[in-house]
Amino acid sequence: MQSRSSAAHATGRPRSAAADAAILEATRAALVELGWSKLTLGDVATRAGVAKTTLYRRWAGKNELVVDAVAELFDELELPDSGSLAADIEGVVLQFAAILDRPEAKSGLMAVVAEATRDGALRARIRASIVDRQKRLVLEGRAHAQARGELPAEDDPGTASRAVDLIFDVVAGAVLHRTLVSAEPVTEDWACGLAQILLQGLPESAPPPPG
Amino acid sequence: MQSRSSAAHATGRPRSAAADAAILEATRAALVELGWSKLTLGDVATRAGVAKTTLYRRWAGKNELVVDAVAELFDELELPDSGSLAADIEGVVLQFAAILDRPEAKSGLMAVVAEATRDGALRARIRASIVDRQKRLVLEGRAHAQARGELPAEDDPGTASRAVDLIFDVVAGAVLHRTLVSAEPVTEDWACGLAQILLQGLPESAPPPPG
DNA sequence: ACAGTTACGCTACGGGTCGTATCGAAAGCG
DNA sequence: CGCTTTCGATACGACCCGTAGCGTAACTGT
Repeated sequence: MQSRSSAAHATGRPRSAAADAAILEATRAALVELGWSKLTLGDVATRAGVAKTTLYRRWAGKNELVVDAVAELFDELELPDSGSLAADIEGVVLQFAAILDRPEAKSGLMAVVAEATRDGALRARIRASIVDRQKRLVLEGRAHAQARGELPAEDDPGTASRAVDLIFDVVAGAVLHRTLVSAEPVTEDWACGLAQILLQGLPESAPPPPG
Repeated sequence: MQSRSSAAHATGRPRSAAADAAILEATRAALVELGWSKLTLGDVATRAGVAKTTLYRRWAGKNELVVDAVAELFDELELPDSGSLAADIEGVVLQFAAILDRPEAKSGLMAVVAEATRDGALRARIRASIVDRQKRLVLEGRAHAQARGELPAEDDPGTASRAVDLIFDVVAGAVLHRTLVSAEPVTEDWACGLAQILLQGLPESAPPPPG
């Protein structure tokens, strides 16, 4: 999870892996109860049953700790190879929205993103731990759709890469904005409407059946 | 800007309007230099040339203050009635991105959104001061496009309202995600690609000319 | 078994910010 | 000139920060 990859130091007392897990779990619990602003590292340490010094030995501060605590939440995302691009998009959108609905994800993620605007190292950490990690969903969905013939194959790798980035920004950004800024729920209807825009564009989007 | 609308108290010493402006300006300056987390109300008061108590008399805390300070930034947005829906979208996207590029908007906006996940009153304040205020752009652009025949007219007001909300989430969310999460610049090419998706959908989006 | 090395828990500390209270002076109104 | 409200200044206890010091625990190589 951090710099210690496999066996950097073969000597001395090893770091407790259980402590890592307990700290991250305690961080999420504190995010739920207190939110970002009232979360203190001393409190997290108490909840996790570790000393405050132990916590500071592993993470540089609140920002880095919360990034790692939140990143774990997004690893459960997976593409539901459902047979059509529209259904794939809808499925991922609903999964993503379900995670963002959890208070520890909401308050934690946005707060570290806000801090990352003034901290390049934190920005890199977020990208590596969360963003780029989940871009695989777009890649897989795109590949499936191309195999089905729903999307044209792309040969130029540069263009393809920019397209994937754009799609990721649109999909993730829409869900994020809906959940956090507009503060309204992501329903199946909404996800369906989003998929419709992505597949057909605005003009052809005839209104969905009332419901 | 706050509860005092026109003439609530005709008696006593009136509140200095200049102090309000100075405080909001000082808040933005502090956001640029220090960012959200290191911004302190005492510092803002000093910069504005007012006492800390004056500041607390008008705003409940950091959150409310920054919302008001940031909201003013977004009022300069306007729809560039450029003759086509694609160009209108591109224009608004580029304007929005230009504002989000300013550090006081970046760090301030995301931070208050993060805090708003645990504070309903703050959420309402953000909606009223920022979000709903700018939704006018979607309404205007949609009306223009319908007058041009680029978009079908919508009769059911409920469906139309949901469509406007969805479009707003997609456009604003995409720019927000691109700027703050992906942390990459919104270029003209990118805005063009976004408009293309919105108008034509993913499948027909042939790659734009290289450059 | 023993020395060497690293992690751990605990406690304590100076420094900073918070939000509030208090007070006298200033600014408007009748 | 009285009344009301705001303003500036200062002081205050409470809290959290991040670090330092120390003795103990865990693991490794010879």
